[in-house]
Amino acid sequence: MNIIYMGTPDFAVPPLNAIISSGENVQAVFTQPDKPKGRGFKLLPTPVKECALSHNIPVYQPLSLRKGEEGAAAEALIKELAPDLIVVAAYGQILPQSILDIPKFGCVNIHASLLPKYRGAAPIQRVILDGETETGVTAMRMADGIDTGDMIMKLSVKIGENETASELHDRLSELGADLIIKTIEALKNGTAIYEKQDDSKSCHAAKIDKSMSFTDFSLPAEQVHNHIRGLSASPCAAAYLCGKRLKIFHSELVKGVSGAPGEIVNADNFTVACGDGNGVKLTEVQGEGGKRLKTDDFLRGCNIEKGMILRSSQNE
RNA sequence: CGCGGGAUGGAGCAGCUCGGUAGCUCGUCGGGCUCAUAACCCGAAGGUCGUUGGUUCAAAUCCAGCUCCCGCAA
Repeated sequence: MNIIYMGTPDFAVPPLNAIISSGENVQAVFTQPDKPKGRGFKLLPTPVKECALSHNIPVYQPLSLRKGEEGAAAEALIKELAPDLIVVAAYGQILPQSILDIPKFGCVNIHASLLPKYRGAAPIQRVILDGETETGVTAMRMADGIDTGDMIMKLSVKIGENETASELHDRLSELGADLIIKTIEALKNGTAIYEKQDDSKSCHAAKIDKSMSFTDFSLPAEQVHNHIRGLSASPCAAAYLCGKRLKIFHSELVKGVSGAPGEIVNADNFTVACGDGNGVKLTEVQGEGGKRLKTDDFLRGCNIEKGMILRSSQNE
């Protein structure tokens, strides 16, 4: 089958690899343009671009598929390639109807949630922030609207109690690879069944904003825990300790803790009190200028005492 | 040239302001205590102080270049 693949971040790499090694013909890869990123504004290729180049697959990086010369050129190119299928995974651009109509099998999107729940930009983080216990990946035939197309196949997974968004991200990304291979099989065999989404059960997974990153320890411990897990490893939960910024990557719930919200009640294992009489044990953190460390290592070099308070603003 | 922090035995840090003996909390190894232990006691090994050059009688420490890591901002 002739396939064009569109994707940008790490999430989209395993599915691309899977398609390549399944023997399908990936004609071209579309990904977002390189942007100045990181320290010193270095121009970095997207993960998908790196993957495609290492397999000698042509890469295209139009600014837009829907507007201007680049959009028109992209559309013309896709028409010329005449793919049987376009696979889209976290591409970061909206495809116009004129492109959706080109491939015989349409455009299939890999979405990291069990649709119709968690449509939108940040399904993986939102699922954890909401304390869900199950999620998955869905393959759907793209249509007008955000993640509203007819569903072809789903795979689900349980979410671990202490699992972070980045851990879940990696698992779902592998699952997405599985899913797209099975979906392509079904399309080829003509056994694919298209199921409409029940819009009444849908919800939207809004983008994660960096301003959310400071943890409010006056909330119940479970919410604090979900906040830490859901934002890890980026943008990552944070708090101020002694005026310095501390990033929090990993935590565990601790029942029955007494102390003011944000107070360190156990300086040996970094347990912090929350608003509902329970607490969280911080198990992986990163101080200013430091590396990401297991709490044991972090505490060795850092003088932390019982009674110190983790704050959500720099004041005091 | 976007702003800033950092590199010191295996891990995490202190020491640098004010140059002069390599320090802390752990880990490792050996021994002891104990019914026993991740507990306690005694002892040991292990460091070109990121790299190159400069200043100096003397540099982890002061100066300059380079490499790598990290945070912010994008």
